[in-house]
Amino acid sequence: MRKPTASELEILHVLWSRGPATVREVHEALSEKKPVGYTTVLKLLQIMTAKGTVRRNERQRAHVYEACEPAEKTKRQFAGDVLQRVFDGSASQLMMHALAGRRASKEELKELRRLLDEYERKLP
Amino acid sequence: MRKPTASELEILHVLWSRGPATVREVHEALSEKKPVGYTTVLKLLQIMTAKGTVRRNERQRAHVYEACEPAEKTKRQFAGDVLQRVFDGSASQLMMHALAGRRASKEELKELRRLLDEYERKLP
DNA sequence: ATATTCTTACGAAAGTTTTCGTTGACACTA
DNA sequence: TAGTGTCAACGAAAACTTTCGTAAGAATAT
Repeated sequence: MRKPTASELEILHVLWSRGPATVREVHEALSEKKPVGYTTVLKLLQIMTAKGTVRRNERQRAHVYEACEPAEKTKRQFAGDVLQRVFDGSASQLMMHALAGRRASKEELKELRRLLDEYERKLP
Repeated sequence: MRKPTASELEILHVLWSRGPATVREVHEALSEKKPVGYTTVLKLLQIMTAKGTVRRNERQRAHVYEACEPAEKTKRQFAGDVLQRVFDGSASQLMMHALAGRRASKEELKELRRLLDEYERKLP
């Protein structure tokens, strides 16, 4: 499965958070962030359908689109890709850079530690 | 500063790790990974020069190219960008997905914890 | 000097992404 | 039924990326 482009990712975000949606719904959601033409969104969804990124149900007049892959999987691939391409596979580098120049709350740090504990528990 | 493309990033990797280099040197380094034409690398470096991603010293016949921004800064931008665009700013989500489907060594986990400690120590 | 090699510059082709305008089908309504 | 609004399909333009071939000049070797 090909890595989604920036625009495709924006659309996937909408589909992941709102579930299956028509072009109109996706367009309205995206429009809140920035101006974009209706047919632009339509075309993108058609392209994504051709690529197999989304599937659509044509039962209704207004087709209903849905992401093929769950958010989890695509995000994991994205993270893995960046990890490899930018940080030579070093998770600590990735995290260091992600935290730098940004304020993480105490809660988030706690959550990060919890994740590490959990991850380690599943090791050998 | 615009986000470098995939190919540009490969070139930056070489420049970051080996320091200022000629087209030939960059080309040789990249060739070890995958076949690529000399003029392809040259053209890419010329484009990157135009974009301001790299600068070049023309004192020698073989121009010497150098990354304008330090690796740290570009990587931080990358991490921040992905963090925002894909993970809605949640560092724990990013890390969770980066670690999933991948084996992190005990050492790496230790390092990650150390980074968290250090980060927290610098907080209020 | 002549031939060979190294290097940059130029341009262009092929592919991808992003963006819309236009058309025609369908449906609702006055 | 005529008019209005909604929708998918199509094509295409513009921008960007990726990749090289070719030309021309400079340096080097014979």
